[in-house]
Amino acid sequence: MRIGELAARTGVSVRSLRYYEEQHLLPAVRSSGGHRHYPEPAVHRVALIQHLFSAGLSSRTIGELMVHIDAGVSTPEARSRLIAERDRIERQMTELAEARDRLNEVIEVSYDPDAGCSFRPGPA
Amino acid sequence: MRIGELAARTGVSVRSLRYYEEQHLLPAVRSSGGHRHYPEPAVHRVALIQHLFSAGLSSRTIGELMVHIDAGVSTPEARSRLIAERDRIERQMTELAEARDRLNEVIEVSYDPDAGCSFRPGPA
DNA sequence: CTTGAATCTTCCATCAATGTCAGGTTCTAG
DNA sequence: CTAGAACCTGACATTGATGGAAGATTCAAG
Repeated sequence: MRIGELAARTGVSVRSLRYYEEQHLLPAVRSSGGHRHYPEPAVHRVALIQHLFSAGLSSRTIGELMVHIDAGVSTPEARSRLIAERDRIERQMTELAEARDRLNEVIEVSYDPDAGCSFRPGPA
Repeated sequence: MRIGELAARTGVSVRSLRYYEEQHLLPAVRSSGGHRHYPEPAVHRVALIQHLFSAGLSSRTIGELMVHIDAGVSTPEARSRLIAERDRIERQMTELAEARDRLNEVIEVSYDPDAGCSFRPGPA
């Protein structure tokens, strides 16, 4: 399929798809005239890329993972790279949970104005 | 305390602390000569700011939350703002979990090369 | 063929947090 | 008082994903 259709089907802008190619995340075959053509599985691949992007991975990191994935992830090095990245994501989740808890503290205190503490300068 | 000490105690760069002030996240009182001075609770406040930053909140958003927090978060609007932000964080956590699961799929497949599928072009 | 839609490439712009450098001022220990 | 450390402001650079415009070319449908 062509880039416009892929964009429509994935919800990713044409601009971004070209960027993904530039970053070696998403190869495309070219027509004689130079237009990009994608195989059906590209839809799935873009979805994966998007997931990794929204998990905060950089295009560089995603590119490295993709190399491993495309190669079949057979080597122990590749596997440990993937595992490392997964662990990084889990650490990030912990971080988020922390932030959420902090916000919850603030929210709960807001129901009980007498409970002081906190970071605010305050008159005391 | 002065900015250098606050930086040392929080692990945040002096540059960033100045930026936080500029963004109205972290007020400072000024000495007659113009040097910033921070009260003890600033340490805690910086920690909170850092948590929110690493949760992906923008300085703009953090600033808005801080206003509510400093005001005592009494109004329903303030509370719903905080709750909305907490929910956004939880959605982000879901996103991360999704990405982690995707990676885990890839990792598991890597132990069992015959299990095909996936996004890679492949000779088939 | 012709024509209009889709694509191509190449730039330049943006946003946000932070780094860094320069040149000047303040603070503090001796 | 004085030297040197710490601080001040202001400016510019950076990184990364994306947006957007311009001008040329290709594709597909009639």
